[in-house]
Amino acid sequence: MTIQLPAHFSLHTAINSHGWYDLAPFSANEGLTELKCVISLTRKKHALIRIREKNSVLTIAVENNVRLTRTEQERIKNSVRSMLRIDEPLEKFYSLCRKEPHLRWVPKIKAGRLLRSQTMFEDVVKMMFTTNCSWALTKIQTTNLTKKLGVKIADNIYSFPPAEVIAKKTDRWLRKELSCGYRAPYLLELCRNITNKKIELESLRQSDLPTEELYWKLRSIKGIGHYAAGNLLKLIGRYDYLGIDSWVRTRFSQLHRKNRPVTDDSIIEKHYDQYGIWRGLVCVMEVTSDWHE
DNA sequence: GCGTCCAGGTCTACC
DNA sequence: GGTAGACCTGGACGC
Repeated sequence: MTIQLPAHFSLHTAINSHGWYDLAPFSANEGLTELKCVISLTRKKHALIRIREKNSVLTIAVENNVRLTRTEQERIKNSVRSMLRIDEPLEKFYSLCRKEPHLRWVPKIKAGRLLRSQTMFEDVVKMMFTTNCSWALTKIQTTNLTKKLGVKIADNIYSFPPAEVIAKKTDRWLRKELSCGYRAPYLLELCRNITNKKIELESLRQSDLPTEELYWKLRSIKGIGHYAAGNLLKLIGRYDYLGIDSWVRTRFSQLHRKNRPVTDDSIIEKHYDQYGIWRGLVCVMEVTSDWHE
């Protein structure tokens, strides 16, 4: 399958946008020029795909033994468009960046498209797994979740399990098998609420609700606090919140305070206020700028 | 190899 | 509304 790319898109920059490419079922090659992932079509049917870019065309190769109908091929292409944020309108953001000397590199390398998972549910679970722990532990929890509850697709590659599968497990099992500790009851509550249709996450990506309402919807999920909700909003395409964590504080102090530590997040928030609805994305660009050098 | 300490966000109880 | 303490794990460190 192929996707004709718009001029403003770079696969490498999208993969390198944040750490998601490193979390199962995503994986990338060393140079971050190719992305592998599992697209779930039904509970039993999954496609392991490898995405490459050449001459403004995205090529999607299916690497497992699965027969796809034309409709399923279209679904895969639509999922890829959504995950890589190919259709995200960033023209106004790029205009803003061109006016700021220290941000001119952003449109030049076509940055600003933050990689997201096939589903909002997967993004919420992974974001929950980033809270209050090291990146190493985030990886362990995600790997364990796919390996122990997903479907095996190839050697060491598993699908991301749906909420209904996780909902059948116990708090104790999740703690032990996923190493997710006190996050287990939060994960379980989320999955059971989705299964019982008390929560519906997937429509949030297309929602017209004001950002603040979306923020509070995300905050109503146990385990999703101010940091996690702010970063999930970025994966919906809303950049009004910063999603400040210890790493953002460290990078901000390096970039703007000559390494003097930031003790009050309102200092960071005040700094990015000048960028209006794009402040969250400007913040991501600044703190990840050294990744793109 | 073992024990101790620390870092990392969120929730809850309390003021 | 603000704040202290608990939650759990992996990694660093000292012995």
